[in-house]
Amino acid sequence: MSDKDILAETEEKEAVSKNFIEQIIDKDLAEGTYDHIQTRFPPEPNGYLHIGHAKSILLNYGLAQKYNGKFNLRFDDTNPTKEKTEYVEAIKEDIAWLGADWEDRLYFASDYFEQMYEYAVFLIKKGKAFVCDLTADEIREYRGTLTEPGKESPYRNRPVEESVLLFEEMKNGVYKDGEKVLRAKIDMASPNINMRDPVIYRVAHMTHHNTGDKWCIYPMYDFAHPIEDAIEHITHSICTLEFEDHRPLYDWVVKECEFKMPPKQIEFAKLYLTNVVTGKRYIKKLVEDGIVDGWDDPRLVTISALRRRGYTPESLKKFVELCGVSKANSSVDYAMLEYCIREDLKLKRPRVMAILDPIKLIIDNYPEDQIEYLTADNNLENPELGTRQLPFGRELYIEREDFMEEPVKKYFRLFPGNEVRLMNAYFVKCTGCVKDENGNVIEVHATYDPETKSGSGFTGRKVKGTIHWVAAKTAIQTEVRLYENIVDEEKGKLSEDGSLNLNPNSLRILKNCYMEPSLKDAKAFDSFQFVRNGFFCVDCKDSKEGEPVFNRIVSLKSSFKINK
RNA sequence: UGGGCUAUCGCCAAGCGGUAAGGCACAGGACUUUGACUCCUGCAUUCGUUGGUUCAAAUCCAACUAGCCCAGCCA
Repeated sequence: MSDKDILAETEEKEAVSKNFIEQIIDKDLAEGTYDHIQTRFPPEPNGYLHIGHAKSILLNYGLAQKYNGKFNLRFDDTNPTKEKTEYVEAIKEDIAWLGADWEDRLYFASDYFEQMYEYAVFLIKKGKAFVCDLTADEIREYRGTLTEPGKESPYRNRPVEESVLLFEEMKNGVYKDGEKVLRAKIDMASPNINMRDPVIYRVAHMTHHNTGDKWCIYPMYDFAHPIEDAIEHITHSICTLEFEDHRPLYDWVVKECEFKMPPKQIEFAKLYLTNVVTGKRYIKKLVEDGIVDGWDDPRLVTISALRRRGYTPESLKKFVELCGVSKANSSVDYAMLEYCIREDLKLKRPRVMAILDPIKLIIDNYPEDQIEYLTADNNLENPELGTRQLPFGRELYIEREDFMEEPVKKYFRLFPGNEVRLMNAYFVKCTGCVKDENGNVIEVHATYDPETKSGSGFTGRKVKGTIHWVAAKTAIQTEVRLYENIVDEEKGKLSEDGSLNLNPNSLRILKNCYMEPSLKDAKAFDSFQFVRNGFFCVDCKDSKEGEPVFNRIVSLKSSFKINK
């Protein structure tokens, strides 16, 4: 077999299979249904974006990229009661941060209100829509139930000209909220409730965040969305599963409005994560009730919170790719998200040392007042990140769990008589410890061997353990915050009555932690994010470069299991 | 119980009539300046169930079962 064949074979093996949406697109392109590809992300500006939205954004943007198409950002702001400009700005920031570039295609559904109005008039004149005087309650009654057909509104067959006039009066503010609506004339006996003469315009005297008081009638989602898509020449309108039942109505609207090359709606399953609150209304409640500090509280999975936690756009992109796209409802293991950030950061970021639960280590044979600077690699696996100077002295802080007076089996960190490596420094041999009157260990004593200096090439003997440390004299003392998700890991997302089970340990504040001095220029040192397997990131909300610094600290909790 | 959708390893997920990809998680082992990382190894005789068609079925057909969504003048 030639090299070429081998190469071809591996390429074939590595070819990622296409998801079902890509298969649809391929077919549409092959059959000439569309001559271009255009996608969009259409958020309603009524809250902050979360990890689930990231999936949709990255999916839509990724498809546009892959097919040399375009990606639009469009705010679906057809309901002024819920929408705010604050959210528009936050959403734009999050999408830009994710790297989904809408270029000059930033749109608002409200920009199309005039056109939508024209289309509504067009449908009335076509006999496909009518103004209905029924109250909301009456409409509900007439709609029928899941198992029984509805009955037709007495206004359904009012003359076209009358509806045209009435609709114009609705627009001109003649009627109060709820007094009249415009309805599509479809089929009150349809087994699909969405097709039972759905309301497509309602009266709402309210100031809109974008159009102010210009309009007092607003189109409903089912009418507005297909028109927005069609106007923007969207080809594939990708949304979540709960809109499947709306697709016939979507198709009805683009057909009756007589758009050529109409867009098509494709539904996929929302992203759910284990042990996490997704779902805007729950997140909103946590924010509004002050249970968390804001939309970017690191205990949340909003995009802004993930950013603050140290997640990178690349890590989220990888995550979304790993999750895949399908129509099966599923809940992705949170460990997958954590894997993605570890994977992304491990070669990119310097690894620094910090002690979260300190105990003093005194090196008795090291000169009392000496401070020695050692050269340490910023990232052993990536020399490009350079080196730093690390102060070393007689008194150090080490992690309390890195010493055991009476070691359990297979413990190979510090215990009397045992030798370990201090990372980036020397071998030290434990000589004992000092306890207070209650028997608590307050300091550990050791001697060091100058010959074993890091980088000296010493190979005389080996040790089984390596521990991290910071020099007591030069260390920065700080508070560290360890965050976990706000919902209880054991109890899951919601209790039976629908209330949230909060995780009592979602925020732990460690008062007495020590950082190595190389980190003193980074800001926001009072706050950290525990990622897992000993990784943690500085809270980067206010940090100078907005980039996380991270290290891993090996802890018994995550990597050494003692039989209990 | 009307309509729509879904069901492949603990969790995602390929598969599209030719004899079950991959990732996460997990478990062993090697290596190691953090017990991490890396590298090996293992991890579905079986695809919700039961029948049928076929030389051959996760893939086609039928009937069941389970789960999700729908009765906003929300999106």
